[in-house]
Amino acid sequence: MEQVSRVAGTVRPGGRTARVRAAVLQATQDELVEHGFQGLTMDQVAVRAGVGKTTVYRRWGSPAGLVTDLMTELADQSSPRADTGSIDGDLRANALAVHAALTDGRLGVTFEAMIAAATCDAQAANALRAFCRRRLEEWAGAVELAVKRKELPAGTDAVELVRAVSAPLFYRLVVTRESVTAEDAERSAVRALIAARAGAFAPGCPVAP
Amino acid sequence: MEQVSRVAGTVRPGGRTARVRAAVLQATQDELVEHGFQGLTMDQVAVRAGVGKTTVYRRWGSPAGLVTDLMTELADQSSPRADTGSIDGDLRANALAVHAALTDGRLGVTFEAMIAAATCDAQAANALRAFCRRRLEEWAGAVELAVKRKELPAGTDAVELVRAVSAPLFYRLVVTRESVTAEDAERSAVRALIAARAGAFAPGCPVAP
DNA sequence: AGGTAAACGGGAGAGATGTCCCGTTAGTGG
DNA sequence: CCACTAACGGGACATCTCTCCCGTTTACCT
Repeated sequence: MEQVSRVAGTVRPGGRTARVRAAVLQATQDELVEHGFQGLTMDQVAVRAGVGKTTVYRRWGSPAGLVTDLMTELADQSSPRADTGSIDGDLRANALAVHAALTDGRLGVTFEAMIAAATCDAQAANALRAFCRRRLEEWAGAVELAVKRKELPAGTDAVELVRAVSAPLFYRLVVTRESVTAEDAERSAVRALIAARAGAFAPGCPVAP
Repeated sequence: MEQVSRVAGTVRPGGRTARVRAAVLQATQDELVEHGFQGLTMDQVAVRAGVGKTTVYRRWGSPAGLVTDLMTELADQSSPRADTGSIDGDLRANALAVHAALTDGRLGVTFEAMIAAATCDAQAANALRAFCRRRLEEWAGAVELAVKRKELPAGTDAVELVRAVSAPLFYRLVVTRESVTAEDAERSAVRALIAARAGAFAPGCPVAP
């Protein structure tokens, strides 16, 4: 309740405070690229950002806090969903966007770190869930349009379908740690689409025999 | 090459060494249940196991090492795949088995810890990949039988299909941290099966337009 | 049984990690 | 432009993590 007013950086967010935040987030990402999440130390980030160690502890508290803030920053920059005119194109675009986010350079490293942070910190887990939820719902719009265009059965569960596109990509990245190609991503989109056309995401789909 | 002979516990694996290992793994699992992976400390495990702290460091090296060893222990105990006679039943059984492993009490906590360990330790990541690979290949046998029975199209990629069954479950557990019900698990199996029947896992499936 | 050395256990100590205090800097509102 | 105080920075200090040394226990071989 009173919590927010006690967090440093909320009363005077301009000027120095903003510069410190930018420097720290930049340093965090650099450190992630070089040492990964497990090698991310508050001390090193402070040194790299040219900022007092106390400040980093006070405002972010832990490596997970740093990554979480970095993620919210990147979330604001993420591009809107594509609209190719066909559900096939849209789902492929989604799969490729997820693939790019998970594997491309600095962004990919940050995502991996975010997932690692989520496994050991509740706040990070919430931030990751919220982020995924937002992306999922945005892309679900493409599915709903496709249903209106009669490309997909009426009642198709949009969020579940979009989820089915990215789930195999995350699975490979997190669980089996195989490298994921753009082709893998497209395959995932195509498979989800085939299932959707066959009514797998529509009501009346047999769950219990 | 000479590495193995330098690892403590390999030359005299009987008697005390075995007792120590059992006590440490037991303590590790207890600690995981109570504090999770991030709260797993070598010191506390040593105390709980009634074992010298030096011993835990010497033989396991890190929390990730503890969890990895615990996982290999559990892997040996994991039950073989089901054979219900139909691919529908087999895939459902697989989904339910995965669901049970991920959510049931002590075992579920251990799995979650293993995933956390894999995000920050290469050895743990390898162990997890190897484990998943083995389970995947075992259940792939059910798919191959189904292809022989003409339940599924010829050339269906067995491993990919089994992967598609469990991917959404892992996705929810790791990424979005939603609770996963047995019904969710069955739905996942049914959807993968629908896609497979439609040829989504068989050659000739359109990947590039 | 008895000898040998693998493996264990305790404790000291180096090093990293996180906290606290308090003086200094610089946004912000008047 | 000035006063007020949020936010920062440096450094001392407590704490935890991990390693090392060396004496003790005990599994394994003959």
